[in-house]
Amino acid sequence: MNRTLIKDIQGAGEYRISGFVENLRNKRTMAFLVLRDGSGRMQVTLEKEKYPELAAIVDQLTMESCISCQGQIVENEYVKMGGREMLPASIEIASIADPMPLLKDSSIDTRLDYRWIDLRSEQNQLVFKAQTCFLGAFRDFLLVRGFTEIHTPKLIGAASESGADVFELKYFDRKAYLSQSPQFYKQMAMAAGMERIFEVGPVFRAEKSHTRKHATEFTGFDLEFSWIDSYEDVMKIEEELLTYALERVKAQYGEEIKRLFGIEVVVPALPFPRIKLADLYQELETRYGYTVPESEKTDLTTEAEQLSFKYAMEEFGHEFLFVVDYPAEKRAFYHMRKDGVPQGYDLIWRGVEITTGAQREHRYEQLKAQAAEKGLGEDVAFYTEFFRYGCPPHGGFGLGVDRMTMLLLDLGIKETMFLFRGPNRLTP
RNA sequence: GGUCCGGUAGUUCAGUUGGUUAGAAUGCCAGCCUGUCACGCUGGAGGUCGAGGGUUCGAGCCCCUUCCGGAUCGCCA
Repeated sequence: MNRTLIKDIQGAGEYRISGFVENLRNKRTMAFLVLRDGSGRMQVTLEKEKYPELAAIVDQLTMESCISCQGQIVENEYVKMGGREMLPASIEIASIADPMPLLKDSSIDTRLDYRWIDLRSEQNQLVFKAQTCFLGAFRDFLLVRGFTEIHTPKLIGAASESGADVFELKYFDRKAYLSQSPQFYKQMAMAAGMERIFEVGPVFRAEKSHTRKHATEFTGFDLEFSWIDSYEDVMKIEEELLTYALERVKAQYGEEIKRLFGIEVVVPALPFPRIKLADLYQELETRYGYTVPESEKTDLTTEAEQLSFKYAMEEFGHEFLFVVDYPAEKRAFYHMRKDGVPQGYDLIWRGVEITTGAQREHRYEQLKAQAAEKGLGEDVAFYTEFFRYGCPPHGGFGLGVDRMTMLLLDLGIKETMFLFRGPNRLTP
């Protein structure tokens, strides 16, 4: 008999279900076990004296063992969990589990040591279902608009942007690096006439950051498209993309997210509010008395990010905020500048930066000059070559997928990632 | 990398002023238990107190070094 997912069981009848033993109440004459599969839970009830051969099997079971049970599903008001139970005719053991090394409230570090067990919880399963839905919506949105998905190399011969914070590794008899961003290659796709591309892939950062939002390896969502008039076009597609995806996530998992995480999924209104960096600091000062030295107003401090959420909610009733007009010295050399102002933005969601985007400098001479200004002549020579043989105006953004999911569910990055990688964590 | 806090049974934690044999809960093992549902009851096993050094008659507790973690800042997505 074929296995049925617990959520697909319709009324009474004979079924076969398979999963983990979530709970075991093995008494003298009765045994109750709770079987959990990816879709739900079912109590399996056994009268031991009536079925001694099944009782012998149940006596071997331990918590979290894997079994299949076949038998009648019956309605029974005694059962608090769902009002129904299975009366098994057969029980097969697939795998006996050792005692669990974890408690539900074990520390995150211990849970990461045994991540494959930790991930069994309903909450953790939902993290990845919600993220899949999010990214699936991204894909659907972009495919309809003529975007092509690409996969750029993660093994690279030269440090991609600054030379700092990349992982170096042995590549036969020379050095290679792990890519810290697909930036240069997605721009190469523009020079290749691909016009509209996106990528979902790993990103590596050799930064010893110990915060709830940093990892040394994470998943980046990157997008780049040609023939734009301004970075406004980039912001526009991003806000539409996020709104579309959040609509889908809310429709599909809004209820479950509220039940398991206590978080309301909010579909944002269009367009997202925008503010210049200098104006934002002004607002934070007049509204909340928050002030930093002039020299630090070239970028958002963590506290300013958090306050910017408060500001966006109070002023616009919005969780997102585009911050524009950063000073050139704080932005990458490849951002296009107009009157010296970088044509780019950061997107802050719930007080955390999730995106940097910009119109890129596509003019060869101008790009070379801006690279030289940052002292990046030879390092980026292979990249500036992309712009010598014709390249349309273009722009795009990069978004941290894990960070996005983290903000959606109000978690730390360690709980959001399938397997976290940080300065002190390389296993399992 | 900076600052603050922490590391004690498998796990989550308590441990007084430095003083005899380091406790609880949960998990585990054994026994009991006729419908449990966080089942219940009785008993038992389980500890190099993160590691190394120091002070002291005596250190889980005080000091130094180091590793690991948490919070936070910087850097970023």
